[in-house]
Amino acid sequence: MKKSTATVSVSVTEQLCLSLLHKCKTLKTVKQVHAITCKTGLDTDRIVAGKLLLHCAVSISDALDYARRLFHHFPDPDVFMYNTIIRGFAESDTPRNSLVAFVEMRRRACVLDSFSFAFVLKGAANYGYLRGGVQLHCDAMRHGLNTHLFVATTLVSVYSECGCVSSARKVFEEMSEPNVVAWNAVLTACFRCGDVKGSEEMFDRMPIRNLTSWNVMLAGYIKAVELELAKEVFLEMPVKDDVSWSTMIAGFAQNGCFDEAFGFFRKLLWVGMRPNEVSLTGVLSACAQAGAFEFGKILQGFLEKAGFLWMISVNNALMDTYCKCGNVGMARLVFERMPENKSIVSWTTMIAGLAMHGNGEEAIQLFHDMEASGIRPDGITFISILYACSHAGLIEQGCKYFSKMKDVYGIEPVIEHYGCMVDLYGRAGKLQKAYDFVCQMPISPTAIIWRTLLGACSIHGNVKLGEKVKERLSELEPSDSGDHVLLSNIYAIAGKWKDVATVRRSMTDQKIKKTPGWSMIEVDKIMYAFVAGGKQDKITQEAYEKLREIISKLRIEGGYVPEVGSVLHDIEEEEKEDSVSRHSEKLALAFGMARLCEGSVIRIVKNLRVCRDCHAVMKLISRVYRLEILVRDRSRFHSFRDGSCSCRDYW
DNA sequence: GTAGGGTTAG
Repeated sequence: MKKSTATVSVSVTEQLCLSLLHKCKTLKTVKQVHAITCKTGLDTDRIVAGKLLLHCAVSISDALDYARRLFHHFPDPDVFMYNTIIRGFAESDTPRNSLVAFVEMRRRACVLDSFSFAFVLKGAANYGYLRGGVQLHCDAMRHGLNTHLFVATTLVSVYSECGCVSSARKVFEEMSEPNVVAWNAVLTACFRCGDVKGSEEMFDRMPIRNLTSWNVMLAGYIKAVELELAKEVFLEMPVKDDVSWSTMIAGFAQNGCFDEAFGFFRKLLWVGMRPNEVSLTGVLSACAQAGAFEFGKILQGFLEKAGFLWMISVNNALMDTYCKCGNVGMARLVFERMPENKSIVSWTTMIAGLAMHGNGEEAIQLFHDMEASGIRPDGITFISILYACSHAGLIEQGCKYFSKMKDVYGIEPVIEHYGCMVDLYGRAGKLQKAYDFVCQMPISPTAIIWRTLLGACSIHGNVKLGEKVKERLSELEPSDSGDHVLLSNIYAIAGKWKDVATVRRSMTDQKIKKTPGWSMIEVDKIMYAFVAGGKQDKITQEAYEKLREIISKLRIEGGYVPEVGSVLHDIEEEEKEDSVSRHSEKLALAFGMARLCEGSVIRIVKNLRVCRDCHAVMKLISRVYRLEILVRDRSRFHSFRDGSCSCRDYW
């Protein structure tokens, strides 16, 4: 009698612990439940210990290390516990550990089941360890588990993640009764390896399709930049869920089709669908790239009202939008008002935002705040902080962080970090130092590295080094139009018109076309795009008319003389003037001045770097017209006020 | 008591 009461009371406690555990969202609360299990002796109960382990290893973030300790503490882990720890490691940033645990499991002669193989295969894929994956495949065969539906499906995706589409398809073709999930896996496998035709064939062959199959097609076409085909599938699919909509919004935004991304978002609301994290970050990303500030503000209002601001990722995307739309102050407000659990992305976004606006000191302060708050910076954080240093001319600080990254945090620099260092020295005019740095890099410099240095040669007018660097670039990417333009600019600034002509000729001979410059401006929440010397529509006419009026006022009141150094052609002076006067950023600016009401800040986004003459014109306009102009170019922000620019003529 | 396929911000 006494014994049975005890059994009942243990099972009640067990139930209680399990239900408590289910509610735990943080490591702290899980630890409290763990303490209860220890006190009640339930810590040796397989079911409770297993669930505790599962919760730490899979459900809660940053609790994997605790899971590892729990696992090692248990004297005789069973197959469930092994599977759980393998799964936890497989999905972590140390997937190699899942293979270690698997080997240990085999050594201890624990029974392997389909779960063990499915999880450890995922670990091998995430570790990028194809050979290990193949070994595990053989091992699964020995256990007769390779044809198990779940294991085989995992094998299909593992092989495709490793780029082996033929192996993936082979595993699939050998499956006796593939279900819709297996079919979807093989569709994804074909797309992942760039085999669009293969996916289409598979899709036609499928005996049944559910919603996910259609979504796979959408995502696949978008990845292959077959946007029209994606649209066709989207129209054709019988049912659309939030993933379908988010795929379209994020996909079109990623491919620079902002208008369409906005359009899909509006339509999503129109059909009564509730946006999710992905569609929201997608539409915000479109705003960020397009520089659509007013639309961004409207979205923030919507996010507040509809209760989306508890999502960290949405806040991060909103911050990025404000930074890229030129309002770093509003980004900072979002950052300060964010929920407690800011992520590494939140900190890095804010640091990068301050950096692109030239607020180097503030970015450095924030980096220290981040360290103090216990968040460990990663490689991308260091790219942002190095970028902050180079754009604010903080050379010593930049060098300090470059060393700190390696010495304190053990992060090995990658090509982007080296690029920042070249920019740091190059922008500051330490061109020889930058060149020596490139020559001493432990990894071979890419075209981007040399291009950074060529840009610096152009800023500082160093013809000799510029020529040397261009030679390196010609070996790596001989037909890049930007490089030719940069070299031509270097010659033009030095007045070497003959050399300019040679560059121009070589461009014509090699059929290299200059990337057309475009600029965008937002007026009444509509984005208007202008192209240099573009078609003569009504909008462009209006911009030209206003521009002529502005230039003549600048000549009289501002003493404006056009700077034609950056004109590629050795043409007559008058023609050169005409050529710079057609630059897209000037047209966008003139249009903004014609349309926007007085006192508004003019925000322009340009795809290339601002030219010297446009930069000078904007400085003058900001003084003569008492206007604030904000330009985002390919490299940074320029904030023009009272005749000067925040970049201190340094870009 | 655990899985496999589709969308995400720096």
